[in-house]
Amino acid sequence: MVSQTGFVPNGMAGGLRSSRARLVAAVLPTLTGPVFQETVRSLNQALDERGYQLMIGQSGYDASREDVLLDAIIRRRPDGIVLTGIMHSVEGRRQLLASGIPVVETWDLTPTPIDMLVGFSHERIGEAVCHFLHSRGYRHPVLLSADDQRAGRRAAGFQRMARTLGFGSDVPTLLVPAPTTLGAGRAALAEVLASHPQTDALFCSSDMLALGVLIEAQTRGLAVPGQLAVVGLGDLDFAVNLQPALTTVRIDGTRIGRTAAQFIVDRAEGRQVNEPIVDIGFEIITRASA
Amino acid sequence: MVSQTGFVPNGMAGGLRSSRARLVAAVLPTLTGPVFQETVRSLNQALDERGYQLMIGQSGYDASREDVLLDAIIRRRPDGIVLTGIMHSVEGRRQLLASGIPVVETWDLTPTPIDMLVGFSHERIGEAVCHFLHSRGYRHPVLLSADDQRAGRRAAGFQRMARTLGFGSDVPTLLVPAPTTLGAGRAALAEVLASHPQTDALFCSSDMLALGVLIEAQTRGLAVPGQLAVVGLGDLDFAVNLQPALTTVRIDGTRIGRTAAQFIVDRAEGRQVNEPIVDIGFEIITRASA
DNA sequence: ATGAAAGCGCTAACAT
DNA sequence: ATGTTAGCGCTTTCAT
Repeated sequence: MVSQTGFVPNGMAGGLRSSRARLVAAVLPTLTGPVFQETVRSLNQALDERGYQLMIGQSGYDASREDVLLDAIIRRRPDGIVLTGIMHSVEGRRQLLASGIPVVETWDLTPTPIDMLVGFSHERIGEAVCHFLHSRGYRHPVLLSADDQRAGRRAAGFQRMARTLGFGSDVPTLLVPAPTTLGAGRAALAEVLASHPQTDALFCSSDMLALGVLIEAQTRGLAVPGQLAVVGLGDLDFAVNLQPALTTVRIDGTRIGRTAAQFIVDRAEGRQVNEPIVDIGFEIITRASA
Repeated sequence: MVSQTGFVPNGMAGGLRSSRARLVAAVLPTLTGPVFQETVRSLNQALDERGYQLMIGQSGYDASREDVLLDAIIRRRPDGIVLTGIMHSVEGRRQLLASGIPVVETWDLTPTPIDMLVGFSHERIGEAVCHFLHSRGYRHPVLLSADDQRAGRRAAGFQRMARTLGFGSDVPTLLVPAPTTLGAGRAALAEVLASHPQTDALFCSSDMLALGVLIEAQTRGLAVPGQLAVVGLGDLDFAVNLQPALTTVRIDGTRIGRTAAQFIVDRAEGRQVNEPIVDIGFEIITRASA
């Protein structure tokens, strides 16, 4: 009869004894920026439904801080660790492997995952968007690429497809600092128009960036897609409601979060994960802007 | 000689023994929506710098689920709990009080906080925005209000000031479901124009909603602020970059997070918090849209 | 079935 | 200064 007396059991004691913390850690590059929100939300929800809690850590862009963060996480002996992006640091991989904690890398693909993986190919997104723009008749695309590794690989995929399809020369690329913002999109379009006036299509690293481009285009009286086609990335909830509606690359962030939660809970509860590497793919959502 | 052997101490054991989890829990109404992002980011950063980690819980809009969440949080014996919004549930208050864990309520004011408080007055925001619009000569404002309590109090403050200033009648109010979205803003403007064609100013519950209004206005060829003034809330990073730049209510989310972290760490480390109730105020940022 | 006892891995108090 | 020990509050195991 432990009820009504206000007694709440001590989870640390229970976790220590049973070595089941009922806690999952997620490592995000940044808490700002809406890109991973859907993933975090669905991860949190799926874990919550199963009685686990989510702890978040922000890795930032500094690799040395990442090791400190990993240490703090491993200390708590979570039942699993979800990484957004793949772990590149050798020391980080070693720590994670040595800890024996189930790890899910997400939002990317690699032939050498630490443990489990739920992602998609950034190269193939770049290729697909390039092919899409080419098939629509655009011949002078420019890339607005965030300065992170995944965006870089999308840009590389785009370039490769551009060569295959016989575009005249290399596709001009403008790097914007991650996390991308609406303001950066506006500034970037201004710069592109100045340096590459014949540009007829823009592939933006994020929907937010694309929104900035749309606003700058509108301000300048530039018709979209008539004079400039715009493609975003993410299919955030606002994309469909922009004017013109934004053509973008849809990534099922909800599925990433849900699957990662499932994998970790399965492992935590002693079940084997049969297919621990999942490519969830992507989809180009064709709307009015390109 | 514990180094290089890959040894990582068990934080649960340490936490159990020392009753210092070095963990802080934050309760958010929703992880989607950019409104609390700045607060969470700065909270996480400030805690991180002091060696604490952040655990997040999503309360959603269901009060019964909130009690379950609180239970799960209290189990872990965090060093502090940060609530976004004030705790209304009597049972929740009881649980929190009984746990003895330092609590910081945020983003609101109340004469009866559970423990500590870092917020601002929603009523006064409503009053201030109403006064601002009136002083600029607008006489037919409409409120686009989210259907949550804080937005409701802003709306009430606006109404009260409208009566004081002698507006003709009650200010029409359109309720949109929280969390607010760009699409909801577009739809809401359409509805307002149909039902209240003489409207000359709109106070939106969030910058995202305001952005939707701006886009719908642009689509309809409605001049902002010439034919319709628009005021947002939040001063999110994109507000200054909109076309026209958005007049909005700035709330220093960073300061809220930082202060809450400071309060909790002070308490956790045995220091007394001298002024545990802080009104951080707000500021109307006048730009082009109103 | 029910109850008693051991012990998870630390930290803090105590004894040298 | 250094080493030793007790015990945080549970869960699990073992004995009844």
